[in-house]
Amino acid sequence: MIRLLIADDHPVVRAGLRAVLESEPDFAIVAEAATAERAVELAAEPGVDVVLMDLQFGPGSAMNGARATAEITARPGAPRVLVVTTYDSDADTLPALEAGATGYLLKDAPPEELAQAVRAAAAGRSALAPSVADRLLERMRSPAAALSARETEVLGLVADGLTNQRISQRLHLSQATVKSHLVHIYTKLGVDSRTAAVREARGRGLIR
Amino acid sequence: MIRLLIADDHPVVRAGLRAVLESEPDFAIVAEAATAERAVELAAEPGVDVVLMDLQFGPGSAMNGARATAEITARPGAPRVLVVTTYDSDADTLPALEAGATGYLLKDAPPEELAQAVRAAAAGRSALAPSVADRLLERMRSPAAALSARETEVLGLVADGLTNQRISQRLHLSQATVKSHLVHIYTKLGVDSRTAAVREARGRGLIR
DNA sequence: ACGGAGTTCAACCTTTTGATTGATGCCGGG
DNA sequence: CCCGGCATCAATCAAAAGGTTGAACTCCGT
Repeated sequence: MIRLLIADDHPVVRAGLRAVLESEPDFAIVAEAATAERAVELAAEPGVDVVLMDLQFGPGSAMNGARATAEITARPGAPRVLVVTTYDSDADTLPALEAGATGYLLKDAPPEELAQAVRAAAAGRSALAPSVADRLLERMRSPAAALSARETEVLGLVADGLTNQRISQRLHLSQATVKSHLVHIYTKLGVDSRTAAVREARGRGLIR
Repeated sequence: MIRLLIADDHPVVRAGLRAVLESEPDFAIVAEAATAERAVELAAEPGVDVVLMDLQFGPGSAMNGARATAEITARPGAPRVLVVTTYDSDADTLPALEAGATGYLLKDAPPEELAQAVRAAAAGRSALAPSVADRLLERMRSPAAALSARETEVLGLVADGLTNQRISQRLHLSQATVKSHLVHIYTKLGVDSRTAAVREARGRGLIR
């Protein structure tokens, strides 16, 4: 019997996961959490094998699913954490996996796939949605798609609508440096303007 | 007895709505649809009082929820359509309401609120989520926040990273006209650059 | 220790964008 | 019927952004 904790802020999604997974004879939902903080609390108690963790917990929440995942998996004897989220983007998946998630699934997956992923997680095997696995492999092959931390920071401010001058002031740089970063960003993303760079980075999930 | 049709591409969400609403004694879920096309078909048959309609049907779908809503409500004796979506934005809500939706709800609403909205819709009364209703009233008070159709079109291409020249070619305009539209957009949104305009419009839900 | 990548900056030039002013025609409400 | 908003375009100027070249520094791994 695999004991499950469902962590999601949407009541409808919690009910849906419960309904889908309760029909499996070897699953038992032992707890539900509507906030990330509550999920961390409940995961600390014994009697939980797998945590189904959402990443987005509404704008009013201080802790997100990735943080909660890190806190849960940091403890000895912790349950496995399976991230189940709506939309996939690199900006979400990589932090979640680095935080110690055993798997990553999309909510639009068919019920059988969910159940199989839970069993894999309970057995300690990793379970990744096909689209996520594809992009991880793609990432391995072409390292060109990765922006440096500084470049991501600059691009984030560009996405907020700041001019190069404002960005240079905000980061205590010269405009020349900001331009230099942008040129590198453009070549890496294969675009030639700031708005196109923002769009491309959004599409690839490099920024949110 | 209120007979319901659930239209959503996510199996988990369908199961969740079913679980939440089936517990109400006066509700009966008579059908489910995983695509917008199927929802239109099923809504045409008699025996459906209220359609719970999602707006996003995945990238592989030709018809979205707003189109489906329009087709359903266009027929005589059509059931009421209640839009139930994940995130709310003006770019989604207004087309949906214009298409004839009786109400607009968010999936993170508590179950009782969902049930009450369904009863309101069945009785012909409109049911709007508080945040949606707030913004509709806000819209009435300050008409400054509304972009014209052409302006929205231009801004959409700006958000796609196109230059003014490319936009003018795409829309068969002169660059002067594109600039003119942008100036109007900037004043309406209170910004002074294209990237800031895109960000602001995204935040207000004027574009997706 | 060497090379590569990242970060920082400079100078110069071209293109794009934004700001301003002004003009025309269309359409719908008071 | 006239006014205002919308859409269209022109011309001009200043500012911002983009492209190029070159260079110095740090850090990291081989």
